[in-house]
Amino acid sequence: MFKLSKKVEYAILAVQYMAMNSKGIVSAKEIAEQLNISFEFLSKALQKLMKNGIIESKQGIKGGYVLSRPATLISLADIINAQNDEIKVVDCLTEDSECSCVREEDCTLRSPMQDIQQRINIILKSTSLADICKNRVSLIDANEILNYKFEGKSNE
Amino acid sequence: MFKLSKKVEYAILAVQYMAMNSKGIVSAKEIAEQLNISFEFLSKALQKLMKNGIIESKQGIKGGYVLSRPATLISLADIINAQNDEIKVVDCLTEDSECSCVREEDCTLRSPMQDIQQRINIILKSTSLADICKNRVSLIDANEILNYKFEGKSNE
DNA sequence: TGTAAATGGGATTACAATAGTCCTATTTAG
DNA sequence: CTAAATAGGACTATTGTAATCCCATTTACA
Repeated sequence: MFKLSKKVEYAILAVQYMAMNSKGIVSAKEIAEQLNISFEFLSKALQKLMKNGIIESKQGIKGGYVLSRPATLISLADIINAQNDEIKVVDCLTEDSECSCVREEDCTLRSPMQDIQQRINIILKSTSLADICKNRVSLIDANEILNYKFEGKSNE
Repeated sequence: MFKLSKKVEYAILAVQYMAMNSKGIVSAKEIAEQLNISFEFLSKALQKLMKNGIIESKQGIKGGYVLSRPATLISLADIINAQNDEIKVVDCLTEDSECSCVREEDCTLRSPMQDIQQRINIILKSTSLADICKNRVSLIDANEILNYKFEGKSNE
């Protein structure tokens, strides 16, 4: 649960590869071989990144891909959204805001889940490719908060 | 992507129902009927909540379930974890910390994704059942941060 | 100017995970 | 005793993801 799709995973690995081995244009074949992943499947992911302006492509022999902007200006959300793998914590949180579940207007789930989803999106939008190319990403000391025992005291 | 499983979704709805209609013990049948979901499938979710100490059960006729502690002391993470639907953003982030991917020790993905996952867990651990029984949950003004354009130019 | 190496992309297949069902055992109030 | 409830294993159906196949287009360069 809450797992990134392989398409997204490969897309992230690919742009990381491009960002970390900046010898200009890189072919899908090279990336696939270096990362040990299916060339054909990776190609799909790269094509979507291209269509969404994250990377630029050059066709023909000696062709390949390059990042279209610096790694500091590419967010994790950009990479994920490019693959059209919409993030929705529950079914009714679609882009068109249409909720057609059996519980309809007295649904107690939609609103709080929308909030959770928004907070996840903040994390993804505020993490850049440059960040994930470093070994560590934390902006806050996560452990301190994690170790706080929820059951220990009241939250409200 | 990033979707809660139906088992978790039903578990949340069920404990919400218990928290919001606190007339003591409630049967699985009543919850299933009121929420319009499969009784048999819901039962599995309730049994796991019980095994994990979130709710208590009473067998036999006039039996049913009650929350085992106040809604302020039950976190969203508690409910999710009870279903054994492990949250892992990428495959190699399993509980036993064993990474067996083809990229092995020079994996550039594991560490940053572990960080993302930890931050998602913070959200889930810090949101209580009491919180999600209210219509709105936000602790921070999410919109303000969301509207910040990462690239400095249009991303949407 | 032919060809090899690259991207572009539709269609299909294979597989795994999720969702849901079925069935039976056990418990217990009346 | 029995009806109504939980407990839980085993199975099936459905869906979504991952991967493959195949062919068209582009382009550097011998």
